[in-house]
Order: sequence, then C-alpha cells, then structure tokens
Amino acid sequence: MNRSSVLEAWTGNTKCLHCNIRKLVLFADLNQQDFDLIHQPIDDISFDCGENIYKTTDSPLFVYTIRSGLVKLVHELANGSYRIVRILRQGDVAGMEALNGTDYLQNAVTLQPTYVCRIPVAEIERLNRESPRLSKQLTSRWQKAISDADTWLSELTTGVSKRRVANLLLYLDDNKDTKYCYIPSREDIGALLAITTETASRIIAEFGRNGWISVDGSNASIDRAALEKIALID
Amino acid sequence: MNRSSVLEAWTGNTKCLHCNIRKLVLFADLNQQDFDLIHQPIDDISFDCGENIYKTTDSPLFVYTIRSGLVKLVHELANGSYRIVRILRQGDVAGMEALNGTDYLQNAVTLQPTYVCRIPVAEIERLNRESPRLSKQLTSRWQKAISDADTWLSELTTGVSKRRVANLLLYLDDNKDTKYCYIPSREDIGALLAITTETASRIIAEFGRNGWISVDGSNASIDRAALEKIALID
DNA sequence: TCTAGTCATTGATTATTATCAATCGTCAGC
DNA sequence: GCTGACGATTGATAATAATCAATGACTAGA
Repeated sequence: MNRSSVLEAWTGNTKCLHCNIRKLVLFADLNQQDFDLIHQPIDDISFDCGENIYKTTDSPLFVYTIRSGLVKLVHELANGSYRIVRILRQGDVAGMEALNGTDYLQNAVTLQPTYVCRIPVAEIERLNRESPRLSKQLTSRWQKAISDADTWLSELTTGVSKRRVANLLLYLDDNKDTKYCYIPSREDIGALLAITTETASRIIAEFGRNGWISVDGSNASIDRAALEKIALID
Repeated sequence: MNRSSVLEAWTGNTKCLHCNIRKLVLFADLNQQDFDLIHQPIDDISFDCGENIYKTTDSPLFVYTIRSGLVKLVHELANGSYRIVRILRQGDVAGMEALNGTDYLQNAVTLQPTYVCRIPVAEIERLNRESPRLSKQLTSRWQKAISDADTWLSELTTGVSKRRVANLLLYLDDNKDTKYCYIPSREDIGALLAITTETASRIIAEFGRNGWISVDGSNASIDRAALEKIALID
C-alpha cells in the first residue's frame, strides 16, 4: 500500500529551471540548453511517513533528490536486524549507486512526509555526456555521501552510548531545516548507534529529566551546550 | 623523516599505458590520445610501513592509486584518540576528496611497504573535461568508497566484539592479495572496531587458542568456516 | 467509551567490555 | 650477553550495556 503520489511529471525544460531549491540540488549548475537535453519526465513525488522510496530489490533506474522531509537509509543484516547507515535531508541525493549500474545498497524509508524528484539514471548519463556542467555537482554529491559516512563512522560509533546519543542529537540539530530538531524513534536511535532500544530510551529519558532536551513527539528543542559537554568528555 | 622515494616520474603518454595493473585502476578505460593530454608527471612513489601518504593538513593537490601494499585511513578525534575509517588495497583510490577541492578528510598511513601512483588533481580534471572515458571509472571509485564505508558501518560496528573481530578478519581475508591474511596491530583493530586494545588482544588470542587463526606476526591463515559461524550467531 | 496495539519508559539481573595493572616475548642497539 | 622499548597477553575489578519483563501513555478504530 504505497500511498505515494506523483504530483507532476516535469518534462525537463519547464519546471526544473525554476525549481525553488535548485541551487541546493544536483542540477544547480545546469542551464536552459542542458534542460533541453532531458527527454524522459522528472517526476515530483510525495511520500507519507514510513514509506519506501526504493528498496534494494527495485531496479536501479532512478536517482532521487530530497526536496523536503527526512529519509533513513536502512541496511538489513543477515540476522534479521537492521542498521541505519545515514539520514538524508533537503538537497541530499539518494540512490546514487544506480549511476554505477549496481543495485540499491539500502532501503530508503521516509521518516516524515517527504517530497522527492525522481530522476532517471539514463537522463543523468546523457547530461553528463553532453554537458560539462553536471559533473562538478555529481562529484560533490559523492563526496558528501562519503564524508557523511565517515563522520558517522568516526563520531557516532565511538565511545559510551550517552556520548553517541548526544552526538546524534547535535548532528540532527545541526541539520534541521525546521525550528525543532527531529528525534527518531528509540528503535531507530538504536539502529543508528548500534545500541539497544532500551538503552536509547533510558538515555533520551535521562536527557529529558536533566532538562537538556524537551521532547514533544518526534520534535525537540535541545540544549546544545549541555550535550556538547557530554559529547566531548565521556 | 619521510623515507618515501619517487621511483619514476611518468610523463603521461609513456608508462601509464603499459602499467601492469592498469585494468584495476582509475585509468583503466583511457587510450593513447587520453594519455597524450596529461602534462604534469604522474609519480610512482614507494613508502615504508608506517609512513604518511598524506595528512589532513597537506594541500589537496593529488589523488593516489594504490599499486600494492595496504593503507589505513586514520580519522583523529577531538579527544586525542583515533578511528580507522577504512583500509585500502591494490586498485583503491585514496584522497578522492581532493577532486572536490576540500581538504583530505583523514590521514593515509601505510600498514605495509606500499607503492602508489600520485596523480595531480589538475590532470584528472583535464582528462574528465576533455575525454569521456574517465568518468565511468571515477563514478565507480566513488561508489566503491561509499559501499565500503556503508559495509564497514553496518557490519563492523554491530554486535559483540567477538563478532566484529570475526567479521574484520573475514573482510581482510576476502581482500588479501597475498597468500596470508594481514592482521593489524591490536591497537589498530581497536581503532577499526571501536573496542579497546585489550579486548582486541583477548579475542585474537582466544581465536588463536581455538585454532581458528594461526598468527605469525602480521600475517595469519584463518579458518573461515569457524569465523563465519561466530560472525553470524553472536 | 472501551479496547487492542504500539511505542516509551523503567526495574532487576546478567553479560560484556573498559580500566588499571602486571607480566611476557621479541628485537635493536650497546 | 645485557638492556630498554614496545607490543601482546593476561588478571582483577569496575563500569556499561544487553536482556528479560512489566508498566505507562497514547491513539485508532470498534
């Protein structure tokens, strides 16, 4: 029951050029002639919370730009559990591995209502062949993905759980595009940090009792100074 | 006291074309005309064990192809400790972030005597501008780096230490290019898996007592079946 | 309104890992 | 051969997190 819906099928040379977040996305540097090269439609798709944008079993035919919302990349493990390898937000690109002809490496699941642009791989390849203006942005997207992965690895899997949760909250707060910081479910925090759901819950609850975060459902405002102290010392 | 030495300065159109591992590396698809585009020399450099290929503080002017040997990417943390985010081997590319104009993200340190090709970023940019044959390999290198990072994250930071060490040994054994599997120092195993040196030592010693690995200095032969059982169950 | 379901929280106990400390083995240099 | 340095190993103990289990809070739907 995929309740996603295609809002508009953009044929290249019309709306992409006037997209209001274009300066943030893959097509930032393209011009009118470049957009004229696009043949297949670029669909603007809306997803509810908790839906799959793609799964590892899907044919890797599209790359997705996040227009708004929040997406987790879920890697399923052999023993049935899962790890979240990254969280993507506005301007990030999901499913770039499709450009290399390989299957999607993870499932992409929305954490909030999310809008994406679905770009056919064939069009990116065409643009990259026929225009010099895409490759810089492509390079910078690959780069960001690796840099995020490495930061995640070195900052969010190191030290005691309390430190990791503090770092995660600081990361989410750094990268928020709304007033409040998104707080994942306790199970997702566990999957992000390689700790159990119970440990995640205990730590979030403790931070709340200490007044360092005030949680309202999936949103919170956080006391950065207090959490930074935890993130460093412990 | 950097004892690295430049073996040969290859001006593009001579030796690259006949490099005996070219099919494995970034320049796999290039032809004679492409090599003619290269102006600056591509140096073939040798490093002893434990040397820095580059540091985060170096100007990001080069990308490095590993011809042989083993390299760790070391991310230093604020509290003075460090994490190893990846291990690179023959055919891998180090320092690709230089292509994006950003500083190197980690220090690259050799674990064994290592030979690398040092390729000026400017030459890669020129080739990518003037030939269509580099971009596919570039895409595939970015892709491999991300895929490695994500695998690392999801497999090597999950579960109890014993499971993580078993997975690491299996990974190193999968990726060996010699008869024996490279075993990192106990401190490096700790930095790879986010465990302490002592825990790493205890587990390696236990695996040895069980007859699952027979270690001789930095090399070992391993009992894959036994370790796979540990990697799955625990 | 009541109920079942889901997620968060908390407690009690056990298992795992970190920490602190000592010892052992190997090797380069005197 | 002796010595110091360094890495690996091991032991004892404390800290941390997992596990098992129960309860609380909230929500959607009967």
